[in-house]
Amino acid sequence: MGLRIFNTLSGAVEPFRPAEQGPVRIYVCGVTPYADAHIGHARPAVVFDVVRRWLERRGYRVHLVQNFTDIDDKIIARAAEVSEDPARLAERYIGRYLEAMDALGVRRADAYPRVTGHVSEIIQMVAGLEKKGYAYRSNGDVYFDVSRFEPYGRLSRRSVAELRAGARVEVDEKKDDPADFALWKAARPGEPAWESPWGPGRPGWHIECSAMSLKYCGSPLDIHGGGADLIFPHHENEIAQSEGYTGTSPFVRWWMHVGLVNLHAEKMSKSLGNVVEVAALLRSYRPEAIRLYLLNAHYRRPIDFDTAHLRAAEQAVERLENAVARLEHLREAVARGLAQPARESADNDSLVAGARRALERMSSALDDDFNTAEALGVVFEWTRGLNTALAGGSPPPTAALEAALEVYGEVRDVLGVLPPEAETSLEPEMRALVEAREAARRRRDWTTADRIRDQLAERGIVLEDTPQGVRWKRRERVRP
RNA sequence: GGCGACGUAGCCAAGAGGUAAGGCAGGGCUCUGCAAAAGCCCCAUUCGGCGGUUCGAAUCCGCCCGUCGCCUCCA
Repeated sequence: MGLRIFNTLSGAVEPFRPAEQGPVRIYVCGVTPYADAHIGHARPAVVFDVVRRWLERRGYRVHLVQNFTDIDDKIIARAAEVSEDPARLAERYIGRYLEAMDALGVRRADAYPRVTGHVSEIIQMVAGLEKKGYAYRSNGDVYFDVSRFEPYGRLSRRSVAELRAGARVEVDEKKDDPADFALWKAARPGEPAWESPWGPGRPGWHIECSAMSLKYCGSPLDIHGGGADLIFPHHENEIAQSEGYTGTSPFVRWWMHVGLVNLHAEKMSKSLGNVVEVAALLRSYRPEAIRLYLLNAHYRRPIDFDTAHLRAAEQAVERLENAVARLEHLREAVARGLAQPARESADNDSLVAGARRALERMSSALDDDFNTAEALGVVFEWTRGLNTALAGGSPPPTAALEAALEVYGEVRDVLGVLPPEAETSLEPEMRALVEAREAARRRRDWTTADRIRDQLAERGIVLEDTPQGVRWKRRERVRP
């Protein structure tokens, strides 16, 4: 079976088939850069990073676009607070966001369009909607008339009548109907503004994603994603605007929504003030552990943030790393003639077969709506079997060694829960200490050997004595 | 109030009709000059509760209890 993806619009997992022969076009709603990114922002970034990596591994070309909402009320407010130009403030936080995501091993998107760079496209779209009768003017604002778009509410499964009944919709006398939403907002004094057919103003929140996704991904685009909190109203409104404007449907083939990150069973968000920033987390935890924590649950499920989960993930990553280190150490021992690989045997054939099976099972897990949790389960299960097979300490035949390493290569390349490259180098000074300890051990000078071992430990180098000689690893993270 | 999701071991979590993956923690053991590190083994007769359908249910249906999200800016 091929790749299947859950579609919010249909509420079901559907076989994935891109619209055209070209690259798979993905548009992900990014952030409003007025503060530092928190773990709730990191989750969709990491999830869509895995989505694109898996699509590529499956042989698709991918065109990934993520926007920045670089002009809105909160940016203006924040800029006023710190007396900074709103555009500069936004650009500063965009830089910090990208830095944090880079650190998490999130590959860069192909484009990061900003609202402020696309005002003319937005104006054109609003004008088009007005011409087609989907929009109306009111005191310099322009609103989308929800009643004109019949399928309104399909994505979020609610009706316009329900929305009115909800009583949580703010009554605004500028709107014909409380469910209508702004396409263009008239400028207030002192705010950044652009000239438009409706006078000076700025884009409403939702229109940017319609305009930019249309420009960069065309219509229909294959996958449009974001956090689950964007389903309504943001994505619902995007559909109304985009389909109203182009006159074609669907605007998006697959809607993918990532579950929220809660803190103490409450949604994490800047407005609630209960955020855990990515940058702060990166000071205490390795990026691989943060990714593993995020990928250990299915992407649609809400997860809870807790440092205990990060500590557990940290241990889990280490288990994987140990297996890789063991394999690489054996490979090196063979290369340097310190050990003889075993001859081909039934046991080793089964090692090769086991590696192939692990790869296949990982693949079908990821094909099943990107079930990274199951894929990780497969990896750990395979790891235990591998460790048992390697328990004797003598290297398996080269083919088995390479097959085993290939599994971890996949874990590293697709899930990114292993460091990009094995840390195979040690500073010369440290290497000298390791060698000095080995010399001391050979002359059975345990006092000296133990002293050097302690010295190294203080510098974050932990030693393991194995039948093939000493092995070292770093252990320097602080765990609060 | 409306709409939706979820409730699986001490914690996290996969599984969605065929008899409970995986990780962390905990316990035991092996290796070792001693340690450390690492590895192996053990750890849910049971899936919020009560009914029902079925040869068979954690998986389907109904009711109940609980938690969370959306309905307003939000990833």
